[in-house]
Amino acid sequence: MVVAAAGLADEVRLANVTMGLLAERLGVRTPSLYKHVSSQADLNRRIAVLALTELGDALRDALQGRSGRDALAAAARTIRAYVIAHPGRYSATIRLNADSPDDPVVAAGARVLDSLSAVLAGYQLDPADTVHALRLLRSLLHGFVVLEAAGGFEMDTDVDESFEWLIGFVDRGLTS
Amino acid sequence: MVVAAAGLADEVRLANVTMGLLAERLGVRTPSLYKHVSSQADLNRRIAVLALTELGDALRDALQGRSGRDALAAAARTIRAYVIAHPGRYSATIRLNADSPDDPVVAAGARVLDSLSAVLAGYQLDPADTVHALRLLRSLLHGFVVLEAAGGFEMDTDVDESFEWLIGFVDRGLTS
DNA sequence: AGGTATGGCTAATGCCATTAGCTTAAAGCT
DNA sequence: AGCTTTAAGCTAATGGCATTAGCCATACCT
Repeated sequence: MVVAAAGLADEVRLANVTMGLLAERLGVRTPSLYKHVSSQADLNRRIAVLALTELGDALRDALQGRSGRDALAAAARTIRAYVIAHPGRYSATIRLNADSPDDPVVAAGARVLDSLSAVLAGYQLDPADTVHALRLLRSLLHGFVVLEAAGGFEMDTDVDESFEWLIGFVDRGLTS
Repeated sequence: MVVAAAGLADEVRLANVTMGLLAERLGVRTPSLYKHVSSQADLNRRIAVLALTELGDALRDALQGRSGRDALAAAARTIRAYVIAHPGRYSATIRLNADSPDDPVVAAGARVLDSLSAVLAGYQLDPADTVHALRLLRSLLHGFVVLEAAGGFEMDTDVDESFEWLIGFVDRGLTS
């Protein structure tokens, strides 16, 4: 069911995933959904866990046997491709407040972050800078894909080209 | 009224700005609001215009007489400070679909982008790379402030420090 | 057979955005 | 001054959506 909801979110935007619409998609009456999730917020959380898990898996696969710039490029492209393919799923991962420390989102999110850390391990960074670099990577990738998904890049310069340029920029910065 | 709505958004998060709550804040009945805005989407758009205008003004002020790294740092800090001070206003600027080309959001957004362009003008960039660099800056700053506002930086390394490190990173990359 | 989940259903509640139509007071015109 | 228009408020009503309560069947375990 979470998969159905996630698919629906990818199709119609997360904000338009209404309990009624999801129920219809599943051939079921709306209140029946509450036998599976406790609320819409809960549903969102589950979609987020699914998304972070899938993204984490994709990153692991993409980073197999790569390091340095190759790894950076692979990770960046993987994330961007995932968000383009699954915008609704990715949206669900934004604005999550994991109050409980054993929330599955925390674990799934940590796996994604671990992959980014692995990318950084391929560079000779001052250990004191690792967290900064991680935040740089996160911010940059998140910002880019979010802006792209929102249609924020209006100018007619090719967005793919910008993305590749950006990868090169970060690689050079981390190398020097 | 838009100012009241914006203030409310900063206090209770944009998602919780309901027409009823805003009406109560203004000492008025809910339907009366529709004499001033045509819908909640319209209200959001107006908050966004306010935010982008204020941010554009702040950027202009901050960039007076600065160039190069100074300008970059000033712009970055200005944006971050604005979002921290006005998270609700900033939220309103996300997910805007300006269907009409003469929408005020377009103009207000363009002013902000112009300031970022002005920052880049302080570096000797290959003209072909300017748009890429602009997108880098936007993505990075937007991503950072959004993640910070969402409480996304969990590790105990100081976030201010990361932000300054990030400014240095970009400056070095644009300089070299 | 008897008991317990599991998952579905109908009916009802309440919040929220939005619309229609009425009213009043200020503003402006003659 | 008198008339009109407009701005801004109000009540009442509608419809969408999330959520809860309480009922029923089926499958499974013993």
